[in-house]
Amino acid sequence: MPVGGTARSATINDVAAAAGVSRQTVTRAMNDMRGISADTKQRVLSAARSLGYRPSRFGRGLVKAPLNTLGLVIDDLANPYYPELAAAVIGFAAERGWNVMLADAVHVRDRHRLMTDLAQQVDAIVGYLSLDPVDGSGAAGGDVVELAGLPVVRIDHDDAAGPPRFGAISLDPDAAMVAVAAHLAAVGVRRPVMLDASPPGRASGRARHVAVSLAAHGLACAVWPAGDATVAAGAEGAEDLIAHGPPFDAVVAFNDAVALGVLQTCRRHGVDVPHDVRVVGMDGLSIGTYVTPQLTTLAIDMSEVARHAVELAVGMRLGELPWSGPTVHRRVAHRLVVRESA
Amino acid sequence: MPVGGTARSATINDVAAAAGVSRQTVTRAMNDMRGISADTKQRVLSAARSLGYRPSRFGRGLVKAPLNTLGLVIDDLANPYYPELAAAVIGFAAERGWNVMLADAVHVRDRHRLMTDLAQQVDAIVGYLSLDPVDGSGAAGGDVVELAGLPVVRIDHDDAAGPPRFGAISLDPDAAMVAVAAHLAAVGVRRPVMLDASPPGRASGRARHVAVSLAAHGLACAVWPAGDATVAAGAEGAEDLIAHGPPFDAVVAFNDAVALGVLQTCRRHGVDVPHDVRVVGMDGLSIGTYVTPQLTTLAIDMSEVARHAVELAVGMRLGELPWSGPTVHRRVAHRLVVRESA
DNA sequence: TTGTAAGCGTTATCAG
DNA sequence: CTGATAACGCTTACAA
Repeated sequence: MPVGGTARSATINDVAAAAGVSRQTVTRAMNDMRGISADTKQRVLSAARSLGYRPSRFGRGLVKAPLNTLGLVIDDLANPYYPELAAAVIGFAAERGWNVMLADAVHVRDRHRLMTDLAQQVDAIVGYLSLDPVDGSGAAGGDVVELAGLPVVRIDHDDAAGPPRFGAISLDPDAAMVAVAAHLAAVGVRRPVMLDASPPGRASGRARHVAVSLAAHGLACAVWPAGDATVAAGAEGAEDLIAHGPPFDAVVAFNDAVALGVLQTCRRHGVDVPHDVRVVGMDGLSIGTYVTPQLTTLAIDMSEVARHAVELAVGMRLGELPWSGPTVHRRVAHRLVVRESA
Repeated sequence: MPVGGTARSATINDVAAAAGVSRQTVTRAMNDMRGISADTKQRVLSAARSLGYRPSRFGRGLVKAPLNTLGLVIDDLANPYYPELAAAVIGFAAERGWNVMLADAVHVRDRHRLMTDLAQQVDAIVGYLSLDPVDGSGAAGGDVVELAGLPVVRIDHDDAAGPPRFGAISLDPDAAMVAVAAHLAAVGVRRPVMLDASPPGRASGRARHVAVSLAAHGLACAVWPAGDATVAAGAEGAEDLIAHGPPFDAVVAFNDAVALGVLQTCRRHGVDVPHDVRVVGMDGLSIGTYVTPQLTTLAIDMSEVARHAVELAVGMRLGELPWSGPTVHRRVAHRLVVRESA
């Protein structure tokens, strides 16, 4: 067990020299290959050990079929949405013999650099991408090549932004929105509020969808801003809503995390859910079944999302799928899951 | 955007040939280096693009200072404990410019292979290790070298198993156990039960600790088995406990996930927590603050754990720290966090 | 059983 | 501005 600060780590040559054999013999010993005497093998192995030698993955990768690595970009592992996604992605990737390198963009100052770094280490990138892959016209600036040549699959692509120029999974809440609006109307909700995770004044697409669906039932839906899509923001947003907002008898939250925050605040204020206020989340996270009352939500099938994402990324990498176009654009629909909170 | 199944992906040589220049010129174009005319650069870049060329990370890694990668081994991302750990590890790793490759062992049949694969892709391994790193005496079988030469830091090392032969973080619940026993005794608990995550008949170390601490207050603590350390197992275990177990007025759960399951079951049976039954978890996960009642727990400072783990792994890799011994054995203590459930 | 030679894809160095 | 040459660490032929 080497201790000192060895400037350069030992190479196969060092081991060969130390053991008085050729590099080839070292390879044979290290990889349990045949064609080497037990004696030499021991000598080599012990030389390797005392030198702290480890085969370089780069040297090896250059020669052998490389193990594929998938880069998964997410926004914040502390948001329960992403672990569920990551777990599913890792599972499907493992099925195909791919490893997963996880990049959490939450506290990253230089997101551009994060992507560039990741792009150099992986064979395909999947996840919540804010950066666009470089376009075909590399002409203009001396802009980094970054994602060029890398299969990219964007999860939660916004169809309103036009067709994706890469692989994409679109999440489609429309049908579920219609269903939840009908549900809320049916149970007698009169003054619904959308607690949106967005800067004040700029309603998210989700918020607009909710408002439209509710309008179809003659319900006007106020949109109230919460800082971001976290439990804490949801709790604060609900506090603010109670203090300064319009009266309401239902809250449709931007996502389950925000809804959890709403539940916390309601409890703190003695507001009974669902009797006084109905609460609906979005995502369908398992955490929603752990709380009281259990969270009614617009659920997305995370396993389905992950399956598509891995399938596309791997297919693109293997040259079996094009790198853009309708073939690599999948859609996963939300569905209303009525539990206790609404 | 290449579509067809290119058998072999383009190399720098292909691009050089296609553009009618030398490899060096290709390098200059790809890396935005100076010493190349704008004209040539464009020609090279467009050749690269049309060939779908991407520099090999292996060829590059062989030559440049490699980006370091940390392997993080966890048991199940669906268990809320691990995302919190992973988030913290990724954060600290990022601070030092390390990437993190995440290996979830949950549904892996061949765990040995998982480790071997991972070991070949990373520069250090951290996490929940069930496999022992190969010992110094590589003598015996033709056993794989696997972890040999790799810095390894085991999280949650069981001190009872003797001093670790690698880096280790020991989690030390002793003081918190004493505190929780005192707390339960003080609030009048008479018949506590430990809901253990272990096969029937084999109590975990945690269970024994709990029993001993409680005994100091004259309280006999039954140990009841739950399948594993998940919410579902906790819920089922509690069902079973209610149906077939001894009467009880407090449940100390193996961890927060199990405790969440207990809370679910209590609610389902109309058992009031904490009035009828006190519930205590272990881990201090943030999810414990989202539920009703908020979970009293023996919390571990995950950030502290992650900080130590990354610090040790990086230090060992850099040769600044030994690969075993007391220097690389850290201890993090639990502390009792009294919230609402007990 | 062992060693020699060649090549994997990239970049640094040094000439031109 | 451009290109030849060497080197990085490893493995797969093939030869001894």
